[in-house]
Amino acid sequence: MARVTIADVAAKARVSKSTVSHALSGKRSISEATRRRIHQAIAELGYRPDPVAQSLATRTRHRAIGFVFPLLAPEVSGLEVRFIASAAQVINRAGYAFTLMTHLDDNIGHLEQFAASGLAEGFLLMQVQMHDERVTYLDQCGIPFVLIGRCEENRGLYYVDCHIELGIDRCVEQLTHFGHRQIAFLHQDNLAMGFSARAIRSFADACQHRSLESVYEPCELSFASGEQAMARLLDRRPETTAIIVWNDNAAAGAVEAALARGRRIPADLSLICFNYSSISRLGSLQPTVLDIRAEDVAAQAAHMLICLLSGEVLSETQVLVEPAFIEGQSIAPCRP
Amino acid sequence: MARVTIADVAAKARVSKSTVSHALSGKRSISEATRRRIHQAIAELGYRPDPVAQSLATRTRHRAIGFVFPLLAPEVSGLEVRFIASAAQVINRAGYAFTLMTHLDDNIGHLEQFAASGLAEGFLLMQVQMHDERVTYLDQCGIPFVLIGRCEENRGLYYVDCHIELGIDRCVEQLTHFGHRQIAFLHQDNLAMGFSARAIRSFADACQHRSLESVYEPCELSFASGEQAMARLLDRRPETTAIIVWNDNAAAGAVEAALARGRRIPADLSLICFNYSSISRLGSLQPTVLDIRAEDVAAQAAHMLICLLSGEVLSETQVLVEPAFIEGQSIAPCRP
DNA sequence: CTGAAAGCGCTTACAG
DNA sequence: CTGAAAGCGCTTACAG
Repeated sequence: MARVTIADVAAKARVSKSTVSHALSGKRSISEATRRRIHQAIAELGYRPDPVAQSLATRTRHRAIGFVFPLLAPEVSGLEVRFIASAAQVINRAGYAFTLMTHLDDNIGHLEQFAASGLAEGFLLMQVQMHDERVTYLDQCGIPFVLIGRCEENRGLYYVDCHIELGIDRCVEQLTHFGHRQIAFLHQDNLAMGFSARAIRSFADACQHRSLESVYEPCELSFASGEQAMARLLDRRPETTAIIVWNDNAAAGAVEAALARGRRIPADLSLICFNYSSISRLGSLQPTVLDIRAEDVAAQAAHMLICLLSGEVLSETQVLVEPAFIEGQSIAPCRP
Repeated sequence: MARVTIADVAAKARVSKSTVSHALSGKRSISEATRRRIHQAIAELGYRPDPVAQSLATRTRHRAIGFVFPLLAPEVSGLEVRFIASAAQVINRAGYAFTLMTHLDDNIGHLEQFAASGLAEGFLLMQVQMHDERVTYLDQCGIPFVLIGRCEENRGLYYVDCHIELGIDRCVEQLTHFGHRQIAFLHQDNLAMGFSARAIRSFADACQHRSLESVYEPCELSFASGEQAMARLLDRRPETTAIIVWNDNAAAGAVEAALARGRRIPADLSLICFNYSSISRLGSLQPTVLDIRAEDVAAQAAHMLICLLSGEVLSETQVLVEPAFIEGQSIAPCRP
């Protein structure tokens, strides 16, 4: 069953194609009788105009932006939605479609296929790696894209990222201000990932700058991992008085493990959490949070790409959004 | 600056359009010299083939599925991602693009515009209302769609939904089995929404069936609302020994309010939570959860739509997925 | 009020 | 190895 075209309708209604077209668009007046015959024919044939042909003829392209989101972790959290929803809104409001590409592997094939189809005019990239294949690929295709994150080398790239260096420093500053000298970082252990790598480096810098030892404990993003990491840390470094934890799930686990070992929070142990999805407390505690401002980051990246696509001049091509330090109840002065 | 076309390239390289086309597709052999001239011209002009024209000429349509997701609540949770990520994966694997339409209002204009553009061959609808404009609209356009949810009247519709009736009954059954007779429901108060309306109705049925009084307390989906709702409930109905709470955020708040009034969980108060995003505990408690199986629901809906689009025969057009009751630590036998 | 024709930017038999 | 031409399914001046 071949596609039914405007020609079929025209033939059946015994009019010309132009008349059918105008009957549909209403761009010129049509006699009542003709209109009826046309609509009858359309109904009988089940005709629906081909949008591809329409857009070719009218030279209007329906614009779409691709959002490339590899699902690296098996479990997604509320944090991801903050990025997605924010970017999607900016993009939809600007009259673009928002096309989400999710996949479990980091295979670049999906992107190549999609980019080649031309369905998206530009891309937003999440989970940016220090050395990211996607960047190389899109660059050589000449397809516009903006990173939500940063690579190792960013010359000529467009990005919006969280200024995690500043954020981590702010956390360490706050903790040392409270007298803590034994601070540990329960971090995601993925040096290939730009965000991870920078966070880890920032913590080292922030500690060194204050002549503190930087203690690390790698940690997955789940409750159970946070629990285990905290247990390991307290075995290894019982002198620890403050921790910075990668995300809310892990933080909840860490709190649990700390309590199980008789450490009260914040009396015995201060805790700052980042990558917070803002949907839960830590038990009865309002946690002290370093908010990475996912909405701002995503919205700005989307906006930058839209400007890029419409040929507007960009005042900035590389933007760092300073994370927000949100006061809570999970840190306190260090007890002597 | 008009679009640079294949004709421009052909002229510049002093060959015909067919040769340029073949140089690009590699579908026939081309002399090295010609190829070089063509690629040079392409590079100089910055030519990129128009995918719209390509797809018209080749009669291949790039297939996309639209995911219509009104953001009714200002804050999104991890639950949403479970639907989105799951549907996106099924859709991407089937070779379709996944187009996410998010908007804050429930204006049907976005959908109309997008549907008319023909960019999506079919739609998946979230946040289904009892009487849903989108259904009426897509129906009369003849555009295939599958509901993730149900309307009031579902004749002729395709849907996959959580069998919330069974789920709520299971919760009440479990609680009465533990001897509870004073059960309250902290629920989202939105009767227009199919899921809400059915959940509320199911609770009434489940209670009536067991000659229990059904107590309701409306509640938004945030921590603060859960806290307030719980406080109101305990004022109004101090005899309550068990609650079912709409989502994890509200549950966390409810726990907080209960503890603040000296009710231990589960010793003094049993709690079952549904719409759980599976990313947090309730403080130190592993909550007892009615899991709505978002991933299964979304994946099945996506699969159904794909079958629909490819003209496959569907064994079922209306599917209810039974929620999973996950044992936890937040319910206990009722104390005399 | 209506039709014949050109054109959107490609691809692909058909010839040579 | 290469070109001229037809065609994909529409829209839209141009005529009448």
